[in-house]
Amino acid sequence: MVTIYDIAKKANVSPMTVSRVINNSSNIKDTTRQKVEAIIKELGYIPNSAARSLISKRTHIISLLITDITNPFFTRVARGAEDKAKQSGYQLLLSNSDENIDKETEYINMLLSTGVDGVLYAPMGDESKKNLRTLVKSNIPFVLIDRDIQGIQSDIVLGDSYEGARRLVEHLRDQGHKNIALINGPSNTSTARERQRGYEETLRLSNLPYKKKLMWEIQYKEDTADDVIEQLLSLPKNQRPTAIFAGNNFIAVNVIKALNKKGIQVPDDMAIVCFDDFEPISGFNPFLTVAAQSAYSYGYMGAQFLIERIEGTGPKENRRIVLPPEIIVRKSSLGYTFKGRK
Amino acid sequence: MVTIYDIAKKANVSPMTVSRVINNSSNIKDTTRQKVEAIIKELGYIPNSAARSLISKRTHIISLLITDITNPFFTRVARGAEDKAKQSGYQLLLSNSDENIDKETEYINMLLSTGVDGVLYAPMGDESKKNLRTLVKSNIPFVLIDRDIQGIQSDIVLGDSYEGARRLVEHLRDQGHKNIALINGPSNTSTARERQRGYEETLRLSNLPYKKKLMWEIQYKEDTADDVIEQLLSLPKNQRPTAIFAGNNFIAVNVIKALNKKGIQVPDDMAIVCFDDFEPISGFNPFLTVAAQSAYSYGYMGAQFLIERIEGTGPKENRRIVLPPEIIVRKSSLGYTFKGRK
DNA sequence: CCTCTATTTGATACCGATAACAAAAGTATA
DNA sequence: TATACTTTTGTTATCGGTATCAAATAGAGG
Repeated sequence: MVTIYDIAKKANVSPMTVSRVINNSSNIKDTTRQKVEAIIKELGYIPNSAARSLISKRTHIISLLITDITNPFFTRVARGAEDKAKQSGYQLLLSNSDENIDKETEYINMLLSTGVDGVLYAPMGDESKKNLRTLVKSNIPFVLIDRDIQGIQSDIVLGDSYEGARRLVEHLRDQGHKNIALINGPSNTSTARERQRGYEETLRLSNLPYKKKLMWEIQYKEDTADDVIEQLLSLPKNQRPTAIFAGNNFIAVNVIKALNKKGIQVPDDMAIVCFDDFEPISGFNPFLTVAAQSAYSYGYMGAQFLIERIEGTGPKENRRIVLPPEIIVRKSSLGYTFKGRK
Repeated sequence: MVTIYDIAKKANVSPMTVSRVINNSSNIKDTTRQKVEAIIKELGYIPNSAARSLISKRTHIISLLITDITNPFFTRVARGAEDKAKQSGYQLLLSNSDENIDKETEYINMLLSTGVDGVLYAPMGDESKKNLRTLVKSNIPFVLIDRDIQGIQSDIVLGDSYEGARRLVEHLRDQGHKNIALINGPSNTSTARERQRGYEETLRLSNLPYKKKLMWEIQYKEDTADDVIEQLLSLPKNQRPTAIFAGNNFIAVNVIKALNKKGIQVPDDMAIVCFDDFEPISGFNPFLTVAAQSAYSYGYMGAQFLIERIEGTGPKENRRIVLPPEIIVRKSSLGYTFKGRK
């Protein structure tokens, strides 16, 4: 490994002078600079980040802690974050908590040890608060994305889950649906709570009764909806839902799979809407009606805020960006066959 | 920040003793160990990786250098790599080259500076060779995934592009197609070359003539297929393709979009097959016939090989894993309406 | 109780860079 | 040419750990 000492010896200067050349410091004679730079190039010298970090307390690495990169929503968050990080000279460390608090905690500890400069953090749920406290105690800047945590002060970028839910449910109502079920994510996430609030509010304002039996909660990822569907289908016919609002894209998929197993077709026998789109193929074979969130922006803006915190630029007060979802109406909510109609 | 010196002072021992406790070194008196461990816990000490790396020359970070995390194929590669890395106590740094050699080179330089322990590398194409040489010169272990580079010795995990192509084209042939077009990725990638070889070979063995006018090349990502489709559709009717083999999933999507713009419907007016599936929603609304590759395994096995190289375990000779693709037949290649048939 | 060996602990140097200060060289002015 | 000031370069200490060797302590055997 080539060090500044090797360069220094060959150039007949002190290591300090080499360091100055590398860092474009002031007051270097032009001839010296050129001589040193030539040798740096010749030997292919690359600064050792460990040594630098030891002094500067900075690694130029930020961590992206999400629940699962496999969810197209987070894939795009990651892409946005990486783009911004690169632009600003940072690198991105990837961690998947899998909506699991223990795994999340493990990662937090790894990150602290690695000495990342900051964390872009999509918490798995309210339990994440203890991990956030750890970050606060360690004085590591972080920015929340997608999910809010009560009682934690920070920059945050998220979507308007309430508004999105309202508009999705209104859309179903406008299609003539009366019994609309909610199959939501876990209520220990702010997104699920807000979506439920939007759902309930819309039903209330529309004078549609909402019934506990139509409201269910499963995991946002890798969960089966079989039991829930079983329950919903066993309701007496006049209470049985004709439409389902799924908490996110994965839930929607699992719901559809469960329905298909029962011989129920979407959208003919059941309408479906959900949060989060399925990029990149959502558009070409349009199927799911969704409240699409600009995931890339979450990542990009989140990374930007984070880097501003790290570098001490940007405002003192915390920023809270709430991005509006875009409702995209597709087949899954349009083809339902009402009895007596059509 | 808490250091071993703080611990040492409070425990009335030397820093060296603290270091020994942290590293479970031999020959520590039990009472001493307990005393020190208690204080470590009390002060919430976390070892500083920069200081450790400076001595050990190891960061426990591996880099995943791919072309685009947004492609579901690489999303799953990333997930596999991250899982294995975590298991082995490593963290994963994410970089997207966007199939661009300059960006790739930039990342390589960042990685060298960061001092990653190894690189899991999906090269953008043959130009990547110079970057691989840089890694070799710097003595940084790497494992290739998905794409092979002539003249580079390394472990590699990839798919059988030739075989996959053969079977996809055979499937189209068996459906009665005679004029089958190839819209491939760039021929400076090993995957594109192998897929083309499989395509040509199958046509030859099937006594189907292959014509240069049916063979095209565009980018694997974010490219438009409009021009190519324009050309293909303007062929005289007896030469015009009734089926298209797309080099990968993104190309397939862009092809379908271009066709739709021209009022051509898939699969009725044109059959489509391609490489790489669109997880996670490929299954529930089955559409594209694909040669699916076990992307998760690429990442998982690649990371495993890489870590074995880093740690000096595993065999001396290079490993070459060629994973067979799985052909999944769906609507996109089944509904074509032949004149006079059906 | 003393000697000899084994175990446990400590002192020092170093990894590669940079901050802070000191010294040397260069320039301007009288 | 001597003096004062500026520019450029060098010396030393330090970041937080660990390798290496030396010192201290404990344990065994006579």
